[in-house]
Amino acid sequence: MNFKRPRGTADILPDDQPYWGKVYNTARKVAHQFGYRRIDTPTFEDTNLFERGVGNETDIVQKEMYSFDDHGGDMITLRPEGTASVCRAYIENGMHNLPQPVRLFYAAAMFRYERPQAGRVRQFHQFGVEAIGDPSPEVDAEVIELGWKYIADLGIKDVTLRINSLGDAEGRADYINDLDKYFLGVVDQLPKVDQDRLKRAPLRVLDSKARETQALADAAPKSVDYITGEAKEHWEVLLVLLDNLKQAYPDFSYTVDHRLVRGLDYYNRTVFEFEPADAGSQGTLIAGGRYDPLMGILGGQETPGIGFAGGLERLIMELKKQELPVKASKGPDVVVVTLGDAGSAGSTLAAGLRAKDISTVLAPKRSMKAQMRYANSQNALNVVILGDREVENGVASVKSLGEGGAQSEVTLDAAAIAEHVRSTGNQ
RNA sequence: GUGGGCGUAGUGAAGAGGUUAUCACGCUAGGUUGUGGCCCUGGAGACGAGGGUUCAAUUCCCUCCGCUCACCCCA
Repeated sequence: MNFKRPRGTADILPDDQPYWGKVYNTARKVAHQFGYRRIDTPTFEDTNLFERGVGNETDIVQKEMYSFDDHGGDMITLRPEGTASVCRAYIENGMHNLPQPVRLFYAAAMFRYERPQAGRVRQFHQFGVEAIGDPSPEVDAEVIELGWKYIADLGIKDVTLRINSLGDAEGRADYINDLDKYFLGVVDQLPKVDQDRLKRAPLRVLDSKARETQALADAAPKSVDYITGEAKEHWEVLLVLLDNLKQAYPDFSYTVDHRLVRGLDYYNRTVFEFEPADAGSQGTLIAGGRYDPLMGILGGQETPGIGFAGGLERLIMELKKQELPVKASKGPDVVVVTLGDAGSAGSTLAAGLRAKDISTVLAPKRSMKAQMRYANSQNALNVVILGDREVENGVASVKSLGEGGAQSEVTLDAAAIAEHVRSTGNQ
């Protein structure tokens, strides 16, 4: 019987960890720079949370959730996204009593039952931020800036930022109505996928991948022409704020894309997406938007919110594609090589070195040559050789594995050897 | 759910209807007595599964399974 990992999951092996360290560390650092504090929510939640929060009609809820009956008879779902959980936690923990807005971030695994392909797997990881409790466009600009800086700090180049406004519920009905009318007028020019889409979700025809549709979509009614009142003012201020970002970030740029829509039901007003220039078909690195209706939908007080989620697998794919350097993982400071009867002395010495905070690995009991090769393969900085000769004389031979390979004898004492290793800079 | 491509050691590749299935990297053992990297020699390790065609199938055909890319959808 051969076990295999479940479809759409990955083993993240040691050689890949430097990439993961980079996306996590950069996320933490940037989030902190913007005053966002970490939140961790459970990996699974009440199924209803996602049905209501994400939207019953969405594909995520319709066919992509990992749901199951737990032993107590409750319906449980592995989270397919992070925002609903964070909002649940906000409500449940009474965070509306904190100074607003509350700035939160998370980095965690998400689960969706989908056919895997490039840039899409069933267990994936997202870095997400949420700013809850402030309706003003300054917060929209801040979240977008955060996404921009995250990508910039990762070193990823040639990313385009697209934004759009979906407006509020009132104007949206009119807009969708007109949009529907428009596409119906040219329905015979639409490919079949988009004819079907038009029936299901007229908005989604806008971001169709079909070339024929794209030309038609460019000429379609634009949602920004339908937004009015506060939503309109919000949008106009946001554009000014974004323009002003260029003062701090000379490279900053964005394009208003009337075809940009988002798949989740809870978005309103601002939506945005970061995408690499040479995007594959599942290339979106970060996507987000404002979700003012969500808190109410989840049964809390009406509370505005905005956030984004970034796909870590996709970010890492881009790091690799652009051949950006990551820190190689370091080898141990010391590999202890033993000969003859010195085996147990080597084990004791290794423990002594670790106790002194010297990272130390015991070479496997083989020939000396094999042990030296092993030390080299581990990228060790030093080997400490313990043979009968050394034990007799109460010393250890400490050899640097660098270019020179300097070797000296040091008193057989963990503290003394630790000191020697430290002082020669080979730590 | 739909469609395309692909399944040969741990990894990446080569291969032919017919003796021991090839190569590289990796792993492992050696190459002077107690010293790594480079080099040399040896060793272990593979035809996804099941049917069919054939004297003979890892090779041809079918089914299944898996991987992969794309659609759908999305981070």
